[in-house]
Amino acid sequence: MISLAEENYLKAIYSLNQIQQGGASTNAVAEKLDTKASSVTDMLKKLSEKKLVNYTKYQPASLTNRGMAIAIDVIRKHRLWEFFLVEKLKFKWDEVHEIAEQLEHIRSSALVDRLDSFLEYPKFDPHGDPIPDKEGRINKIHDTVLSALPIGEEAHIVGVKEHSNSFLQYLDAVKLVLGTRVKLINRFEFDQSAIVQIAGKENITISFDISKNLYIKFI
Amino acid sequence: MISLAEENYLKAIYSLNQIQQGGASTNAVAEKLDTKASSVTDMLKKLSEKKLVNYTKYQPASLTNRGMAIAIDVIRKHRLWEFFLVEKLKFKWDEVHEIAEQLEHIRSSALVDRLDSFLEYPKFDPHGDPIPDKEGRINKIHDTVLSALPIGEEAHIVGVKEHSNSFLQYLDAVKLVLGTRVKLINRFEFDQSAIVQIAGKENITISFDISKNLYIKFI
DNA sequence: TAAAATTTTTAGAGTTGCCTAAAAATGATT
DNA sequence: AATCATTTTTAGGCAACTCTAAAAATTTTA
Repeated sequence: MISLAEENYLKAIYSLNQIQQGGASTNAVAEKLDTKASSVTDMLKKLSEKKLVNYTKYQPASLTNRGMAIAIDVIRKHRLWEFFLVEKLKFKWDEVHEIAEQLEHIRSSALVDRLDSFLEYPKFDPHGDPIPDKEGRINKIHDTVLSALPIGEEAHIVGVKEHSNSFLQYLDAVKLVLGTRVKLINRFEFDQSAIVQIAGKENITISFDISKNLYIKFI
Repeated sequence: MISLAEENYLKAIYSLNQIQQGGASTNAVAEKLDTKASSVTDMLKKLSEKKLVNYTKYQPASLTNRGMAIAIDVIRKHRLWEFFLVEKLKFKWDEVHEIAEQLEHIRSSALVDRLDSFLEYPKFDPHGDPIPDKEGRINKIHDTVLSALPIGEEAHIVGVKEHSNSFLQYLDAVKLVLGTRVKLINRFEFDQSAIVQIAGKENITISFDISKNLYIKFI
């Protein structure tokens, strides 16, 4: 039996190993879960005994196959619930994370299966993150960002790399939401800020920080 | 902040005070929550300090207004989720209790409001139990049971008093589901078993134990 | 109404998951 | 390579919730 706390640790270790930068060090996990390093050490020992993580003292942790399967299952539930909240209950994309953090821990495989079917097997959540299927297969995450779009080229916004509410709210305000078509008008060498045309209409200037956190797909 | 365990105690005390028989004694609560009497005593003290239950040693507990409001809120969530599971996800009425026991603890009033709206403000859950509204107003529970239906009279099944899976599965098997029209053909004095006509069609014999656990509404 | 049976409470302890403070190991710097 | 800074672990403890065993109160029964 996996506790709620354990599930959160597995999820944190998973996501820290997805992004580059050093993997799931004790401190990184502590920061991600807003807890103390000593608590993380305790839990890593426990998860290691349970054969859910690979852990040797003073080394970053990684997931075993069993741990990976559980983490992916939790992520599947999180993203399906997010999709439900936005598509069916009409929440905005910056309102769903916290609620999905709770819903992802509901234990019932029948529930997840039926939810998946009710939602007609969505492939991506409201932030563009891929939803793992029943067998844990997961589409590769998008890897091209808007900051890599050459001048004059067009693309669609397909995901966000940063999930903070303030970022999502900014995107809403400037209409840079998922599915939007963008064209790169110009980019300034000085600070890598860029002028983009949104949906064939108005031009806006966005900072490098914005454009490097938006996943795109070339048209 | 109310913990999950506290919510379960409040719900148990609420339901024990709804039915007759002695109210929420320490042992009754312990049995309901499948725990030990000593644990209940501890928790009653704690809830009493938090002014959520009225408790004096060696006496059955009851809910304060605040405790009542919380209990009703949890029940509202439970029944809304049950409705969702049956109506939208196509679960059967004997499959939803355990899942709703988990979902009822999700904390987000926005979620409950939007779920309620998505479901179009249902008044009764899949077992015929009334769903409290946002303000905690709750329809009176049905009070007439099939065992009180006079011979020759007709009624609709509107709820179940007993919620065990085996009972619900029995009802499915003999088609005594919610909304079914029944006519009382005969009742035997010996054991109070009865012959009922189901939906104007076949007659079946049901025991007293069945008929006293089915709520009806006269036609 | 006194003894017996039952219910309830108290006392002490275990588990999980977290904390602080201090010690130990690692890594960076000169 | 020795010192300094950072990271990680250890040690000891706390809060929530549970348990068992024993004591105390209440209720039942004779």
